[in-house]
Amino acid sequence: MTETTPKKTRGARRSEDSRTAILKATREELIENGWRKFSVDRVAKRARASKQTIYRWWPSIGTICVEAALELIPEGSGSGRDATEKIAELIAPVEQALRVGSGHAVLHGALVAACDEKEAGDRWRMWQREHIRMPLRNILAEIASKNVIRRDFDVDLAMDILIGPIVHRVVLLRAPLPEGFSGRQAEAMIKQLAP
Amino acid sequence: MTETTPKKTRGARRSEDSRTAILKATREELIENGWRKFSVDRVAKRARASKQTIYRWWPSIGTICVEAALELIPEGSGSGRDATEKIAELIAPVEQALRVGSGHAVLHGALVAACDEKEAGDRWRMWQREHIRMPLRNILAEIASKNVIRRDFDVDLAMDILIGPIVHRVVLLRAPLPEGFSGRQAEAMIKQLAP
Amino acid sequence: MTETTPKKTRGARRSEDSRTAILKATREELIENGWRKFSVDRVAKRARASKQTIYRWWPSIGTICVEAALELIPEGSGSGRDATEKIAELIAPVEQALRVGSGHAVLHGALVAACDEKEAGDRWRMWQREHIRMPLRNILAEIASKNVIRRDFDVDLAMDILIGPIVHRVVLLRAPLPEGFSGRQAEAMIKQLAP
Amino acid sequence: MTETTPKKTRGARRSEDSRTAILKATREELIENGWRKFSVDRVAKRARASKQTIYRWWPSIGTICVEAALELIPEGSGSGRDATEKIAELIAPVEQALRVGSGHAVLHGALVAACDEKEAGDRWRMWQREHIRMPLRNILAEIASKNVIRRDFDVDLAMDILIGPIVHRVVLLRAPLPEGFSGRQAEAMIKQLAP
DNA sequence: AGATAAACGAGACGGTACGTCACGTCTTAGG
DNA sequence: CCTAAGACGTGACGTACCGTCTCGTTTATCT
Repeated sequence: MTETTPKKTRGARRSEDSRTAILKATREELIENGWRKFSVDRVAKRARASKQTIYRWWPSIGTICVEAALELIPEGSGSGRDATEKIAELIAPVEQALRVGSGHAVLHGALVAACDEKEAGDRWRMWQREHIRMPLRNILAEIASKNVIRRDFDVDLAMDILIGPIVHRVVLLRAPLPEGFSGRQAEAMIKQLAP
Repeated sequence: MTETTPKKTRGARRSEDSRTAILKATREELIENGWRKFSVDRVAKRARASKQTIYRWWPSIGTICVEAALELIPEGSGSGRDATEKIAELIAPVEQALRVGSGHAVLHGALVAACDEKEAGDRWRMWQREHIRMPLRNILAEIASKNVIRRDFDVDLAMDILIGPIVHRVVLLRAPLPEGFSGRQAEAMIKQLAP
Repeated sequence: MTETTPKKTRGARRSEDSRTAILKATREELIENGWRKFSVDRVAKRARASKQTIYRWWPSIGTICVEAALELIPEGSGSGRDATEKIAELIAPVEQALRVGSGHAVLHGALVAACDEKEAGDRWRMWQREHIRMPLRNILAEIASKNVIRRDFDVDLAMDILIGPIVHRVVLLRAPLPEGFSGRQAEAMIKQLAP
Repeated sequence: MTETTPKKTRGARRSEDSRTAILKATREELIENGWRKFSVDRVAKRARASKQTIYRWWPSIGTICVEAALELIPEGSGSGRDATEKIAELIAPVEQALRVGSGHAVLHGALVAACDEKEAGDRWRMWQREHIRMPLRNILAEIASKNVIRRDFDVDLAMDILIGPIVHRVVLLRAPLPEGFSGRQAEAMIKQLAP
């Protein structure tokens, strides 16, 4: 959920049906029209929801798109045995979501929204910090404690290297990811660490 | 120019003044409003041009943005002595444009446009093919003729690795590139090539 | 009102303020620019209304003009003692509206609109049928029941004779009506009836 | 012709082909689109003429319409034996033009133009003065010299009575003239003259 | 049970922008 | 010098959305 639930004593509660229908309609809208021609009016119509309901619960249009896309990304398995596997697992869920059904179209639209709109970007970066940056920092720290590591290497640079190629392929080129992309990216990352 | 000039014998010629003013106004608009709130009406007003003139000569709005941004990217120097330097030089002009004045804002907007709109993307990819992909292929071929190189390594993957991180930083994170980015990316690329 | 109010239970109601402001702005626009240079944009701006609101409630632009003009025509008094007076009273309200303030300019514009645009014409003819043709038919029937009357004389011909001269003067010549026009027209009509 | 031919000694003369084609295209345009949607661009295209040529030789758009319509009105026969017949003959050519082919549509459009646009109106009134008002005044003078005539009866009022009904039928109602209209109008006129 | 309050669907509203069309002017090449 | 072709600035068209607001209905808690 986007908003912190306000303490209230009376009145109807937020409708879960509406929330679900709106996010579903958002995905359909992204598939059919992309970010450029995205229309709140159409989403409301499609979800049989009032526009008021949309504006009440989400801070911006792009945020809805990001949120709708994030629902497609599964939880990571966390079963990696070495550093390379652990890193690969960080982006594997994204790769997986991209390959299922219309996942590519939805994620494309949502990521463009995140690029275009400040608040949607914030929402995406929040997720990325929690699901990628934080675990990645732990993994890198662990490596650093055992091996020698380049000094000019920080987590943000690592993220650029890890995620950048995906964004380039999916968002800028609108092309599918080649097989075994996340594995290869993880290996590349490890290679970079040597001083 | 976007359109191939049709052979004609009569009638007024395309106004170079208009073209220049429109591209300039486009950059200003991208700086002030970004892609999301980009307005053709405002561009026309600012450029003292007619909307018709804009629609006559450009196939889509995003294309104008890409074209306006490309004017900011200088020609490469082509003075690289080894492979690493040559690769670095491919993205150096982009890095340079990003650092000058409002280059970051303009390129951000234009790249979001390229992500969002098919035709704008085509325009960008055309430039990218000519100025990055083609030279990069030559450099890689040269390396391959001397050294052993990974088999699962093609030009498109190389582009993902080379450009992806920039796109991630600039477009998705809206953050500036760290110092010496292109040099480091080139080194990374070379490292990846070893089997 | 133009549209029959649809039965609805939910949603905001039509704004009477907007409707009034739009009709007022329409009259001002007709006075300043006439039908030829009539601009919906300007009317909307002047009325502080959205163009959508205009297009939502009126089927065409000309219709607004006719409706705005009809508001200037007062109700007939209905105090005529003989046939001639009764007939004169039918067109007297129009004559009256033409003489008050900018009534001439407004009616000129609206009638040109009615001539030019099918739907505006329908709106005008609807009013004319109710306020002139119908009462006129009753008056003629009454005369016919007492006197002998020409056979080749129908209501529509009577309307041509009654209204045509006004239209010619006001709309085609853009000239004011001479004094006592409606009275004289009524007398003329009565004279025509004799076989 | 609208403009007085300028005295010129050198260079090309006005092209009669262009003039004819433009007036023909104007009639077609009036038939298909009426005055409201009349377009100079389309006329130029249809006539394979340059817009410049149109604007050079006609003072306004409406004027072209009036001129194009006037070409459809034949010369009067001038064979009337008594006053009634002579008056009928004044409007007979108009009635005749209205009945031939698309004459009704063309005259409708042109007359609306004359109502709507000052200069087009002037062009029409010039024709009307020469072909109707002037002869009518002579006829009325002749009657007055033989018979007693109403004092409050001037030529302009006579024109209202003579032409008004036609305008009402054709322009405002968009309806065809009933059979024998001009004859009946002439009789009506004569009846009115008695004091 | 009734009052109170929040959320909801529907949809009208003032705005802003869209992409197109037309006007009237200007520029170029050809006759 | 006239003409066809056509680009140009201006401005209006009719449509689509945005984000806000106003309705009446429904749902939940509090008195």
